[in-house]
Amino acid sequence: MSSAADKQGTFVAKPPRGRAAAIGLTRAQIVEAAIAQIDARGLSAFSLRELARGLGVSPAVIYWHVGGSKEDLFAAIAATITGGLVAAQDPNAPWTERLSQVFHAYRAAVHRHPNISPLLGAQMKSNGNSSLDWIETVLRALADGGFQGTALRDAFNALIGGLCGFVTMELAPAPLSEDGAWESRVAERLAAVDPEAYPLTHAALPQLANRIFVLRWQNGAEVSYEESFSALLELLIDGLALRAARPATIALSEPSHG
Amino acid sequence: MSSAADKQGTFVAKPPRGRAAAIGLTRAQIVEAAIAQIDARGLSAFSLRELARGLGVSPAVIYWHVGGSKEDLFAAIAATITGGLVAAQDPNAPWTERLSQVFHAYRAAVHRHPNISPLLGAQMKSNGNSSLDWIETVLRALADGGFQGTALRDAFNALIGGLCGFVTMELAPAPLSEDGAWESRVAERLAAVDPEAYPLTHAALPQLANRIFVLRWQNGAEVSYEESFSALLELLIDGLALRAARPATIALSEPSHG
DNA sequence: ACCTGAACACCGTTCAAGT
DNA sequence: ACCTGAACACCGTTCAAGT
Repeated sequence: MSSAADKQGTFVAKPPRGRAAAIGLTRAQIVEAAIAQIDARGLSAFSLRELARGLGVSPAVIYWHVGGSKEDLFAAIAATITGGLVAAQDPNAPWTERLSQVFHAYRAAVHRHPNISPLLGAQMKSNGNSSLDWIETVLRALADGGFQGTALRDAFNALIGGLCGFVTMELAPAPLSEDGAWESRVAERLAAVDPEAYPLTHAALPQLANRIFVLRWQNGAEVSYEESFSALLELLIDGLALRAARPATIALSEPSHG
Repeated sequence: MSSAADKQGTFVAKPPRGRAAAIGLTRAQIVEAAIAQIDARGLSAFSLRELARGLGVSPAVIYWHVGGSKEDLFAAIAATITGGLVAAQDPNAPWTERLSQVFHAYRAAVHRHPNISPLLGAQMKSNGNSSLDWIETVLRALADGGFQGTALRDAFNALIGGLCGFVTMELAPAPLSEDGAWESRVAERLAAVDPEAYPLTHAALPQLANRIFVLRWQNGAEVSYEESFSALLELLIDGLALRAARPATIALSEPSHG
């Protein structure tokens, strides 16, 4: 019961009150713990009760700190992951370069927590919570490229949808399996592709099995899709730069890149 | 015990046996019913027990017909959705045109069942089950464009990841809300964007609010992203055609398009 | 072969009650 | 203000048992 005795000399930021029921749990701590659990055990194994258990706390405290629902926690997690995206950003680089930096940074951030990826790609409540900073950065770059109105809208959507969507597919989780039963079944299915019916698929498999979408049993956390992502990014940025150089299609503007 | 008696003269495909316990349920019927329920009530509200209830049947029969888990049912659903994608395909069109047709067909198929979309974009067990026909079609088109080896891999991944990923983001579900509480909160948040800190975002909002990713409260089932998708598709195909015309970057080949 | 019923070990969420 | 404990209405999955 000497709970108040050992409080002298603390330089900790937020010391628990002392002897009361209060543990001193923070919203940020809860989000952090949730990310750690999802990193460790995957999104499908995650539950609020397990989170509470890990924190040594009643399930109800999650609701008290975070808000009304599991979706709210997910939104907070997503916002944390995509938080500091614009930090390493060079505002003086040409707009094409800035776009490249932003989206490489996005991919790197998601790859630091690959199991979180479905929240960002496939849930509006999560991906809608992204910080405005990096939206502004993308819009600024495209505006500098001369895009406006519906051309700006389509360029923005093509970039976000294409590139964030790529990362979502890249990191799509495999089923949890204990043994590698599912993995080997996929491998077998690919080995058994009929060369008559699917000649090109059959011919491509030796090089491309488990290296291209759909025909794989591991995701982007285990097999690198870096070069494919860079290819996509380059296709998009080059294409946009090309269109920026032809003002007819994107209304009036002075393109800063050609 | 008159199980063999009532079998004469039936022109019905699979008539229920008579009075026995057998209902005559089919795997295909179960998948169909599941799709109908997800269409009607959304993926997050879907459960195997609710499905069984809708079929007037014990939960265990789902397992008997479909396989070991909910994920298996999802895989079957995904395979059904992406089933007949290559039907309306013109094999004599130039490769760029064939690609355009295939991916427009993909998007149209998913839009027929928008609530299923997360299964295709964000789960390997589901999107790995796609029919080989449309993979072959994409590979064939790219091969006709002169791509092979790692260039073929990157072109394939850029297309599938970018375009299927776009559709996944486009159709990312909003939180279920009864009242439009969430929707109006997003709208308010956008209306309150600081013009000093985010000048371009602020300036763009009147035209682009709810029309671009991240800054929206409705998804692609309610607001059209058709033009943005077409823009993305055109950027990709034009870029690939350009690279096909420069054989240096894609190994030896004779490009059929310039 | 196909289906039922009950059981097990979980969930998310709410709410009165404690300090 | 912050936390506990118990309760409610669900889940997915398994399994013996029926016909």
